[in-house]
Amino acid sequence: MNLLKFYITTPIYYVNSEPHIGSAYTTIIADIIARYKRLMGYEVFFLTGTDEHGQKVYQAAQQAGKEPKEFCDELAEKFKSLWKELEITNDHFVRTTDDYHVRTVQIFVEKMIENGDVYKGVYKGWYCIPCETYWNEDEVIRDGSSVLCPECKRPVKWLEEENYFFRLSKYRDALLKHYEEHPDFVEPDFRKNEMLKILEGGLKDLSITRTTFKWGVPLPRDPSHVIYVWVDALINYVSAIGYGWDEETFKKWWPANVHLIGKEINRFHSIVWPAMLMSVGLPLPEKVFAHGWLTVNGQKISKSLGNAIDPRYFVNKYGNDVVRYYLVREISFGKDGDFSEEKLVGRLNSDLANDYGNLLHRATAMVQKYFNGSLPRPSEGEGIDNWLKERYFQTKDEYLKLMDSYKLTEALEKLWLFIADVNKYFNDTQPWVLAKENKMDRLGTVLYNTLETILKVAIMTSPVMPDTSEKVFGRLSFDAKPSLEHLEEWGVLKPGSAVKHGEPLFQKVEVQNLKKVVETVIVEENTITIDEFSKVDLRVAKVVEAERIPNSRKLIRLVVDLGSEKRQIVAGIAEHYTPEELVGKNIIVVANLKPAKLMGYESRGMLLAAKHGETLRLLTVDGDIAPGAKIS
RNA sequence: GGCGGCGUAGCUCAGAGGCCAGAGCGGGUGAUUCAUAAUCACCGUGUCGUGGGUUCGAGUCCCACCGCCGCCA
Repeated sequence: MNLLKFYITTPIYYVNSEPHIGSAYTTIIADIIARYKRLMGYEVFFLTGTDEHGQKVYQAAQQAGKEPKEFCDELAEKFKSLWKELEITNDHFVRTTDDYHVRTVQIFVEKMIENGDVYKGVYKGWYCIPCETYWNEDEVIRDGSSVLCPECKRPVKWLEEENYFFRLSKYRDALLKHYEEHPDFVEPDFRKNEMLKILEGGLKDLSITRTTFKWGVPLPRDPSHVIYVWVDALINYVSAIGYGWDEETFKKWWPANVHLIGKEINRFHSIVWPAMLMSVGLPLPEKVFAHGWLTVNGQKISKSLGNAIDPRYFVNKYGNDVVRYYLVREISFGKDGDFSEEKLVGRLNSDLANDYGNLLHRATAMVQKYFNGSLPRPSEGEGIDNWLKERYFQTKDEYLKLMDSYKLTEALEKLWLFIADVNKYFNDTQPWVLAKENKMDRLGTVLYNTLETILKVAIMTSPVMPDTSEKVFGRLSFDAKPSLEHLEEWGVLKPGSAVKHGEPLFQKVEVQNLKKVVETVIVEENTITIDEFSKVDLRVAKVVEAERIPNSRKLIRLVVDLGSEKRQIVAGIAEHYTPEELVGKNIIVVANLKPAKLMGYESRGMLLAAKHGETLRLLTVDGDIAPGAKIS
């Protein structure tokens, strides 16, 4: 195994919705770790991608009126382009619909079967037909004698389906042993403890195929079965690096050094995936790191809200580096945290603009003024210079140690304590007084030392703020590829090289100007956006036929003209309107409502009516307009 | 319901039996003027969630309770 290789992964993101700040967070953190390892001299493979199979994706595609593959192509593109905008340096982007992945999944699962870890059994559980979702006994809602779907609240059906099962239970002891021998296998430790509890409680075998839908990887020996999305998805970590199709590359990178994940998928990564690897005889990843969740301005990221908060909003406004710095610095890595624009601006103003940016600014200004923009040569140092150097080497050691153990927040904290010390050094040596007294030699030494420390800071922060570090390197005419060696030695900057004084690195933002913005970002839970509203396709429809549905007290079957087509709609208005009254009326219907069956009649749409007590009146338009006219 | 975690300064959090309980941010005062009104120094008695208990001594250990959260069922 090449000791200097580093393989890091993010989860592959499920494409039933667009990327939000949560997926961006995971990916940015992974990018920071990847960049850090490259800086340390590792050869890095950084993998991310999309998870595209499964019934939910299929449904989402249907709702969007698209073929699943076409739908996935579009969403995968959205993820790719967001990562590009965020300057994510992933080495590959895996999609579970990629051919090599599909083949690898089949090879992997076949191997599990060959090794005797899969058997045919009967899956028993509740199934919600409209939602196409399976629910466990503990998930369904019991309302008297009826059993309801927790999502749509409609009755669920008891289902017994023949499936293939993975003998997960068989690996309990081996997993426990692995946890014991590798105490850092799962981090943070409280997440590990949760996993240990599950293991100690015993494992149930896992159903790994489905027969109720087709959008997935078929099981080669029994193609009526499609492989369960989670099994399919987890295999991306080996398919992307060649398992089953490029053994050499695969051997180079596997096992992964870290799977970076969100806490909600810990069980799959820390129990199911390791067991699958054991089953096919592969070594386990070195570490699974489960980070926490973000709230945004104190609110949970729900699907609707999450989409409202596009990470691009903040990046466009403040720049990548500021957002990245904020995420690492403010949200203690591993725990839950809140993404608040106000706090981001606080960090930008105080840490970045005042402490860091201004330090560079004041130092380069003096080199410009007193040394004509040419870096002075330092001479023999004094006590305070040695103190500065000592503080630097101490900080560097702490920083490396913390970064190596994924304590990103603390690493930055230490770095900023050091920046405060550099400011103190600058203050205490009073270079402006030295200039007045014409002590140019001493002045040169102070400025050199200050800029040398800024270079170190720029190198150490380059994984987090790559663009800013590039700017600093430019100002200091440092054109080497930054590396660990540049951190280990003092005196990297070459006297005589050009020092450029320019615009401040970071522009401060007034907090007063922020209020409005924060308000626009917060979406009240009981309000909807214009986008959400526009999803509802409201149309004017002319009723062309109407009749009562036999044996129903309330229902009337209508045929309405929508301009481009005629449709059947079933409505519960028989107690308020007679069929004769209805024919010829221009009514308002929801044209893109999911079709439903009422008393055996399909209804493709819903008409709108106002109801008050016992009175019900249909909505109609003021005056005449063509059937099918869109309402907005 | 079971197991676990958390509750400490206005905010974010650190501290895990023992001198006056800490840091950063915000706020205040002073110094300074090279710099983006920036930097540096100084300034915090806060029921350490509540009530009991153990101990010479408890944010720090034990028990109960309240509130929030996580995992599992």
